[in-house]
Amino acid sequence: MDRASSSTVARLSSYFRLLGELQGEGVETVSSKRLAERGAITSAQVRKDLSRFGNFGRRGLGYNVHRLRDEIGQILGLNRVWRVALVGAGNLGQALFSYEGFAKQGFPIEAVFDTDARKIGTSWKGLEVQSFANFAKVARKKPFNIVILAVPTEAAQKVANSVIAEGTSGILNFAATRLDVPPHVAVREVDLSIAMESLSFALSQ
Amino acid sequence: MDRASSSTVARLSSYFRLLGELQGEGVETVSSKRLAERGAITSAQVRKDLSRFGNFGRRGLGYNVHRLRDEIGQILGLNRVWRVALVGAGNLGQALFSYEGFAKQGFPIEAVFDTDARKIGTSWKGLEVQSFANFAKVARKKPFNIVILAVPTEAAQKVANSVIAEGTSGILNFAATRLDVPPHVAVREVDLSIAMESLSFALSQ
DNA sequence: AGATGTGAAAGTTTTCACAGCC
DNA sequence: GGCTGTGAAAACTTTCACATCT
Repeated sequence: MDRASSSTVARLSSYFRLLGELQGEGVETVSSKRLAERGAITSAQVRKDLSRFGNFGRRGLGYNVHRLRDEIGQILGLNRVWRVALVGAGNLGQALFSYEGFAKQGFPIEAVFDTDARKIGTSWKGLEVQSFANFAKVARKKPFNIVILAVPTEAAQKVANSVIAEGTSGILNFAATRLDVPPHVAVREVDLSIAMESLSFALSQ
Repeated sequence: MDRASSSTVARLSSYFRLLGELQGEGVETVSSKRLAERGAITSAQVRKDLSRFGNFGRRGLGYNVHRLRDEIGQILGLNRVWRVALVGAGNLGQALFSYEGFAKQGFPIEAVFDTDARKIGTSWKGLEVQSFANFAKVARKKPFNIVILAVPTEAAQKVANSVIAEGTSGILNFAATRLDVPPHVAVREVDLSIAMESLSFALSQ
């Protein structure tokens, strides 16, 4: 199977969420048409996305909600636990930590690191902010698969290099800079500047 | 000119940022090659992106940093002030407010709204959190061009409808749901679930 | 009849490659 | 020689449309 495009993966995420809702409502079967409605895409798109990974549906009937959700969970790697650390305890980091979305989604933040002496040692919901100097020691025991980077732009690349050296291979980057990483490392940028400027652009048209 | 794709606009944002840095370093001229390096794209891509909006370069020489930055600023609509409101004063909203990126970038948050009585009336850096019931009244004096939506998923569509009715035509949506909006309204989703799951997917491969 | 799975077609985005200007 | 601007080619993504199965 050749590599799935990032749009395909983003849509799988949406299907996964919608399937969870349907499951909660007790719906047992769903058609590609129904799955498509919510995301403003075509049913053919849904079927193409899914058929890339297997034949999950039944002709004439549709997809079994429970089974399809499980399959997509498998595909997205949500069946295992990922160790997640947050680096950067500034405003944004604090926000991301107190925002409970990550934990709810199954990615609880297990450790928080910063270099600012005023933050180190403070306790966040029972979790102590540690010196980033400790990162290697902690990670050596059990590497962090994913690091959420909420450090200033200038520091981002250096921090990324360090965490990658300690076994991290996924980075969620909130710094407004493109990280240069080895090929085995996956980076997803959350660039609020780009989002805001693209709104500004749209409003100017 | 036909509509620029969202990837083109995202790249313009990146060029704009890089040009700002170069300007700070006193660099006067830049080639498409140099502009491309940072974003890990090709120089042809840079030239295509720019040439869609005009002939800003000089053959044999490159682009004037100052002029190009101005031009891109114009294109992105950064030459005017946009009125921005934040709706949702929960963890994420608070985080977004204290994160100073928006203000630095020229999109200062002018008002904060929530429906939670415990939050209404509290003061954030001298700005009082208002009842969302006031939104219409405040917006009628001077509409908010852009609303940052940091409300729970269930509330997102309803709030979006209200702010659109009061003249907002740009929404930065942090809720994990696709908003249904009229065609003149631009929405940008910041979906942290998708970002995280796409990392999980990449790590599973 | 109803809905999937999928080749083929259409549409979109990126890259190539080179004429044209400095 | 160096670098832009741009048509043409290549690559990629989405949609169509229909054979196939329940």
